[in-house]
Amino acid sequence: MCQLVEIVLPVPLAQVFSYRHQRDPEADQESALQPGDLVAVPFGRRKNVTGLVVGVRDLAPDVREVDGVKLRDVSRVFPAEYRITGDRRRLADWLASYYILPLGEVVPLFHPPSPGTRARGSGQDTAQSPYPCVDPENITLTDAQERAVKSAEKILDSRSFGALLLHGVTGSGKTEVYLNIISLALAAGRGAIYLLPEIALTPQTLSRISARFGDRVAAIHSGMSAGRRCRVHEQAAKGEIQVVVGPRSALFAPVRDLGVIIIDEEHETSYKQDEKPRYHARHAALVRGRENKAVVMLGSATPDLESMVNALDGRFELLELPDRMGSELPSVEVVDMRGGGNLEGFTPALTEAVNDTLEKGRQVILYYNRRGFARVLQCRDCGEVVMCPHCDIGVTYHLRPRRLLCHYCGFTRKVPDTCPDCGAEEFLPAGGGTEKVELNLQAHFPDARILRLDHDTTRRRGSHHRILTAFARGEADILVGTQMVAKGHHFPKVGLVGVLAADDGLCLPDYRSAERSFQLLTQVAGRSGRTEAGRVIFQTWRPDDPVIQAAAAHDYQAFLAAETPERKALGYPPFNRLLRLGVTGRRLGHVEEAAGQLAEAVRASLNGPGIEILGPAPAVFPRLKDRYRFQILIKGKLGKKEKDWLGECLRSFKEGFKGVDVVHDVDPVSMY
DNA sequence: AGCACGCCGACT
DNA sequence: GTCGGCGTGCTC
Repeated sequence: MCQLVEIVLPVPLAQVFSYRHQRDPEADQESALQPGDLVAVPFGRRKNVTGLVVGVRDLAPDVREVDGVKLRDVSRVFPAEYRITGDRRRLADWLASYYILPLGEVVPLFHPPSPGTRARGSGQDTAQSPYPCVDPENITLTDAQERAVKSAEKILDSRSFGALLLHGVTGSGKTEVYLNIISLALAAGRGAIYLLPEIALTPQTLSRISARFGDRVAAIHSGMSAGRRCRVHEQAAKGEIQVVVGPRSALFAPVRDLGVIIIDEEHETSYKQDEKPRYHARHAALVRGRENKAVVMLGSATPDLESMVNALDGRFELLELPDRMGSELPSVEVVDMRGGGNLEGFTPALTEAVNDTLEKGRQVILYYNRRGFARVLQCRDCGEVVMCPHCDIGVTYHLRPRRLLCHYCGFTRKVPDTCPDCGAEEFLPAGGGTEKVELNLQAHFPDARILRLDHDTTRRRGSHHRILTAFARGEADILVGTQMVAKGHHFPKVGLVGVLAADDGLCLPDYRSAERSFQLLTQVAGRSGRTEAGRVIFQTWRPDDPVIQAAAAHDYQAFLAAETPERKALGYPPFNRLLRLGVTGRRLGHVEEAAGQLAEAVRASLNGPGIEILGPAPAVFPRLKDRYRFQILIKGKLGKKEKDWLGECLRSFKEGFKGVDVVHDVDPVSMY
């Protein structure tokens, strides 16, 4: 009545650990462990670490040691609803192999009370709807929507895997398509997962979904306690609910007979987790969809270039929703900032447009992608900027509170009286920020009620939602903010969107900067004119830039035509794969030496055709939080053999170099 | 990774 | 004097 149990644990060790499990003599078969079971075990000095059973065999009751290692006892067995088997187990194996991680390190994705989940908040999981229950029979789909639903239906009917890319302009009714496809899955007795970026998981969105599916749906979101997450997990595993809605982590819910996976705003980079395990939920969704012979629908107004290329190459079926429902796309004016006449970053054209819009009783959104009052504080005498002592980056000048703040490590200091470099007493606040935009606006439009939406005004929990709701209710005339203003919420009264510096993100040292700019400009422009004609103004120093032109014309094809050849020529995704190795540490010499040796080892072994090793080179931010940073870039598609080798190389490297950390990122979405 | 042990610097 | 930073070692 005793088992030897092989377990993988969430540690960066490619090992299986053996434990002993005493079967309960009372409850005969039930208490026997099997592969797929989740258990809690003592591990080192830790008491309860969650592990996955990968193997079992019978054991004589008196055996307490194997190969000279003492066996410890399994301390707890999770209920059957937590087993990781079937499609989820195969997904776990794929994640581990594709992202070069030990299996144990991806296991926490599959169980809801993962460490780091703090209990807080008290919302409900099936948000009760303030809206009347919508009878789906009463909604007439447009022809384009109908076609999209039919395509999904065909795949569902044939019980095969199929990926669809729904390219629909902002306000074209993509959500209605998703809801109809989920209905079809439910009618066929199958389940569904509906992924949204965390930021889009608002009570409005959730109530719209629950109005449609009632008690067959449950949502997972960051405000939920571990207990309620577990409940959703258990309900899904038991088949009590069939639809799970949530951010990227919802992909791992144990939905039975999964028939549909929806990924809304599929271009959002938040689908890539930026800490270990660094997986991409879109990619993983395609894998899980294939496992289940399910429909995977990716939807966006600005599809990721990778998804669009997949569609154009025939791997995804492309579906277009070219028209807005109930209104036209807003007209965009590109305003040239060159040649002067600007007042504190406002062109006369924008000032006039703000005035007009306010006079008509409509609202304005202004987007400027930098918070604070001034990007840096520059000495008027010697020109040096005040730096963060930990980061090799200029500190940003904030007015409220009046301090200098490093946006990368959080270091703050008071504003100096004299220049730390030359002792001069006068500073020039250089480069703007949302704080400054807000002040300037208030000076120009003293009667306007202004709200600011950025990292500084949304520190407190719930304030993000509060500001957006207040604006949506018409409690303010102008909303000023960073990228946050581009997403979420339907603002019916907005008549003007102004982008203060449209070329701002265009020249970042990142191969995706053009794509990000296009997406952001298109999305923010889409906030205007949702119910009646709206205007958009892009202020820019580079009015002829093809990305700005394409966004202004709502022309995805033009963006594609401009960006595709660039990516091809430079060998960047989606025409190639990337793998980033980041080497960091506090002693410059050591880090440099380590990065050099790692690059040498990688070059020596990964030298196949189509593989190119770049670097090591100092990272875009060469020092953050007192750590020096170098990176190595591997261009090219690595097979299983190469990835296994790299995993082993990294492990032995970490042993050889103390005081230096190496991280690896497969398919990085940001290169900083 | 996480946790404990153990070694050196700036505080009441 | 010791609090606490982080470098090192170990985990069935």
